[in-house]
Amino acid sequence: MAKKKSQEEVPALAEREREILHAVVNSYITTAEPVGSRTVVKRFNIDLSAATVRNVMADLEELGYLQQVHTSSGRVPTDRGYRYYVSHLMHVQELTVGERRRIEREFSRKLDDVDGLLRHTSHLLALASHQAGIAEAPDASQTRVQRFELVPVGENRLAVLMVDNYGSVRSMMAQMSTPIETYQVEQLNNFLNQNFMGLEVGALADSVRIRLGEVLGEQRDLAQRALETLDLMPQRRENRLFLDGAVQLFEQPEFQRVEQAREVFGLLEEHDRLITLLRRAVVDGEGRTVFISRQSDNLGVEGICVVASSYNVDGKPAGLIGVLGPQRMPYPKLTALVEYTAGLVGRLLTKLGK
Amino acid sequence: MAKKKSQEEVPALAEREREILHAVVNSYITTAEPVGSRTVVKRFNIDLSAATVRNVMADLEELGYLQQVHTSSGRVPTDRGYRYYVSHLMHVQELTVGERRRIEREFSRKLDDVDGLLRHTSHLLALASHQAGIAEAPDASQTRVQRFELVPVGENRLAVLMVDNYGSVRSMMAQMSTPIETYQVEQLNNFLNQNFMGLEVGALADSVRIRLGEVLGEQRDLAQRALETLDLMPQRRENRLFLDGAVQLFEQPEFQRVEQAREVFGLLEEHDRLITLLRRAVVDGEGRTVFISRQSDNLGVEGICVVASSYNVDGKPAGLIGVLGPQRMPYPKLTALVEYTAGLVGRLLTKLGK
DNA sequence: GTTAGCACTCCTGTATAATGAGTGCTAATC
DNA sequence: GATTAGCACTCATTATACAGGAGTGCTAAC
Repeated sequence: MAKKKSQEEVPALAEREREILHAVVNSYITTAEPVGSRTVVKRFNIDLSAATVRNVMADLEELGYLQQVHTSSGRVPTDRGYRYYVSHLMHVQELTVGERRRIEREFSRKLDDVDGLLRHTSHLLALASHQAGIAEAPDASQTRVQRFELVPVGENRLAVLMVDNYGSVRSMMAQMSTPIETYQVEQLNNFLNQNFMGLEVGALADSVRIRLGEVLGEQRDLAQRALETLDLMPQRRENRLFLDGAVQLFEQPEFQRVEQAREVFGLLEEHDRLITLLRRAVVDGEGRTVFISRQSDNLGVEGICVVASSYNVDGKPAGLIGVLGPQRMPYPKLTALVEYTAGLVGRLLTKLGK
Repeated sequence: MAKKKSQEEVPALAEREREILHAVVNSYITTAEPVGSRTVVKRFNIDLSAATVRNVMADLEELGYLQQVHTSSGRVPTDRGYRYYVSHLMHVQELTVGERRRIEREFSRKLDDVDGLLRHTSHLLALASHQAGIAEAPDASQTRVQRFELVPVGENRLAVLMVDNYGSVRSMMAQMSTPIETYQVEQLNNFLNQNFMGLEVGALADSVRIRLGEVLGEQRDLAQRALETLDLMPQRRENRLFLDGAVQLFEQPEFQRVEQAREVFGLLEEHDRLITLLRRAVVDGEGRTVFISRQSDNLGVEGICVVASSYNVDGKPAGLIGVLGPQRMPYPKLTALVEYTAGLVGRLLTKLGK
């Protein structure tokens, strides 16, 4: 509600306009029905006549905040209307003590491994929001190498395992052109652990390239393979993204049209695109909880929106969690939910990462 | 077409009835429209009048193979009709040489790791069938322990890694009540590898229980944890099921109803139920490619069907692959596709598993 | 500047009729 | 006796018309 200067070049809205825009968005968010002037005065006991409200709404339409689905229907927020609402009008609705307690309790038994924690996070977000819940694994730049293990498998294949500081495992197979001697494997294994333990996973590829000269002499083949392998290692996390509760989206009226549902599920299947979307959402804002709905940003899928927040590990942003649903979402509640959960996840992960 | 005795107590159908049932199912499978008598004589140039066909169709309805969606509509196969079609009428439509080549080529570069192979399998099945593609990881009974690695993480947590004979990794965290000494870890690690290498993963839990007495003396806590951990290990495979192409189901007319789509996607989200379904499908049949559509077997989701086949590793059935879609599927083609792919996957996995 | 009033728009729902695909039945035909 | 042509009938689908209602824009009065 504070009258802060907006960062976009937005024509300043009069208090009454703001109030009515607020009412329209609120109403639409709960009912999913176009809202008319009468509804506004009744449901939000505004001390004006319907006719006046009509005039204001006509102004808001001209300014691009509202939109009529057809002449003589009620109005619906536009993209821009939503953005204004989220950044200038809505009050984040703090979670109640009970809700916080419940969330914390839900997390209390999930302290073991990162994947479980994140899987659980997405599940919880989905459950609490009735939207699709998303949780991303900590970024490679916030993850360190704990240990390498090389395990020969079969004739001439080598399983390369890497445990990170959270205890998560990345693994991949390296196909060798010739069988490998045990002593060679041990030597390389030691080399890797001595040189790269504690190193940021994201920086691994470059570091390997630099230090590899040291073993290149005798064991050209092995070293070469190792290089190729470790280059790819950072992306070899089994599950980079955890997703839950997508089915719930079918309940939302905006996804009753099969076409729309199809697009959304198509997006949810492609984790790479989904990550891009999340990232874009957070880059957009000040780093904390943000949301996205600019048409151009939706990667081709219209009518969806993401409420996301980055969680911090050791004080630095390490990954994203959030929910995805229709543009018409209960932002005040969801924002609080996502932020609070992000805080919690951050603390837990910080603890897990030593 | 062979007149083999059916295993169910099916009233024997006369040749003409069989022919017409065949035509009806075929037509319905391609058009998704109820098929009338005229359509049958026209599209399948049967040398009978529409009226005669009508009579036969009425008989087939009475016998429970066909069904009218309403009086005076065309007929649609029933559950039973589909089953009869699949087991007695359809001719498996062999893949063309070109199709086989393409599939083999698709697999030629994916020889490294099991997960990649299976992921690719589900992708390929989805692509070729226009349905959802499914691939299950090799069963624990067909998988052997290759190596254990224990990696301390943080203060008092222990990452337990297990590489199997395919090079796949299972991992989990064990939370210790007190910090662990390095020598203890090494000792346990050696113990595990010396005793359990080569053991069937499925039999791990029992074996561990028996031999654990040997180290129980000094290191009660560690041993106890190990037991609990290894008990769970077989199920700790990151991805037990690979799924792809579910979005394509939206194209099928039977999933235009959001209710139906919702149910299917609900099922696809729950991998456990999905595995049950696949298993049931294969238990139903003679072990090779089978399909399922008995209403009672669908786990509550009506109108879906699975074409699945188990792949063999070292001659023994090790896992399932298949496609899931509406009952109205091009079985002759899909059966061939799934069987051929299963054969291929089996050979590749046999090679991978040493 | 605000509001009451009114004509107008357009979605929604219901009723009615026309269309057409497909059936079941009967009588004629092979 | 099996097959078929013919015909009346059923029922989903589509089009059309019409009434009702929510909501608007505009104007004139407050």
